[in-house]
Amino acid sequence: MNIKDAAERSSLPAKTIRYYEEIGLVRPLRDANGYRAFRESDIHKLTFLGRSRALGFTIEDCRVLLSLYEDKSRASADVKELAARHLDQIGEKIAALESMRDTLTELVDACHGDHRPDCPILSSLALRQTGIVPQFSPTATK
Amino acid sequence: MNIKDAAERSSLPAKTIRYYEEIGLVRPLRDANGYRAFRESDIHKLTFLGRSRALGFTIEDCRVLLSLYEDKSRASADVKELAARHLDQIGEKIAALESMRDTLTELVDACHGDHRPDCPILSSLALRQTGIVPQFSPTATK
DNA sequence: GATAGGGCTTCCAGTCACAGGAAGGTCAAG
DNA sequence: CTTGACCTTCCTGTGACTGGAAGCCCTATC
Repeated sequence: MNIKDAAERSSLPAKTIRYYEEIGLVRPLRDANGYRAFRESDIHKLTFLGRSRALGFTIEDCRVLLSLYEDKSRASADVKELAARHLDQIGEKIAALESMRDTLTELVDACHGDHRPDCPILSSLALRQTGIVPQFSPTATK
Repeated sequence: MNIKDAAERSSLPAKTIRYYEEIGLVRPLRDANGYRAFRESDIHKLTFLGRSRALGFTIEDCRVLLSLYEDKSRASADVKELAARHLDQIGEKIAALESMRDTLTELVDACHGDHRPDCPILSSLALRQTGIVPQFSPTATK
C-alpha cells in the first residue's frame, strides 16, 4: 500500500506519516522503486498514533505508549501513570485558559464597544496593577 | 535604564525584550556604548505587552492592541471586537481540552493500573472505532 | 597596569509537530 | 510518447521565545 492510501486509512496527512517515519515512529518497507510500502501493521500503528495525538499526548509520550502497546508483558500501571500525568497537564492548561477567559470576559463586558476611544480593556492592559480591581475585598480568601 | 532593570520593571526576561525589539514592538534608544537605553514609555509598553501576552493574545494581536492603545482616536469597538474574537478562540481551546480530559478520565478510571498487562487505555488507542464504547446505547441521544 | 566580575552586545541553534513547496523520479492510461 | 497523478528527498517556515557562544564595556580591586 502506498502512502496516499495509508494516509486515508489512518486519517493522517501523508506529510505527517513521512515525518513519523523520519523520527522513527513507523518503519514501512520500501518497494523496488523506492516507494514506501505500508503493511496492515503500519496502518495499525499510524492509527494508534493519530488517536494518541488526538488525546493530546506529545510525540515522545506516543513513542512510549507505542512501546508499551507492543510490550505484551507491560504493567497497566505504567500506562495509567503516563495517562494520569498527561491528564494533570491538561487540567493545568484548562485552568490557565479559564483564568484568561474569566478576566477577558469581564473586560469585554465592561467595554461599551462603540465609536468612542474610552476602553476598559486597554486601560486594564496599561495598568500598573495586576488584573482587575477586586469587587469587594482586596484580601479575598483563597 | 539598561536592559536588566527594564526586565525587572516590566517582569519580562531580558531575552524577551530583545526579541520584542527585533520584531519592532519596542524601540529603545541606544547609549554611546551601544547599550539599550529604556525610557519610562518603553517600560510602559513592555508592561502592556506582558499583560496582553498573559491574557493569551498573540504577538500580532499585541501589535494591534498597542497601536490601538496609542491611537487616541480609536473606537473602543475595535478593541472589543479583537478581544471578543480572542475570547472565542480561548473557548474553543477549552472545549477541545475538556473533550480530551473527559475521554482520558474515562480511560484512566477504567484502567486497574497494576502489574497485569491488560489495559483499556491501550485497547482504546488501538481500536478501529473512535473513543470509548458507549455504556448502554450505541445510538445515544446527543 | 593587570585582572576579575558582571553586564552588555550580536549571532546561531534549538524547541514542537508538523506544513508548504521545489525539483525531479515513476507509473498507468490514452 | 505524452499527460497527469503519484511518489521521492530536501529545504524552509511556523510562534514565541530560550540557551549558549564569542566578544565588548565598565567598575573595582590588587
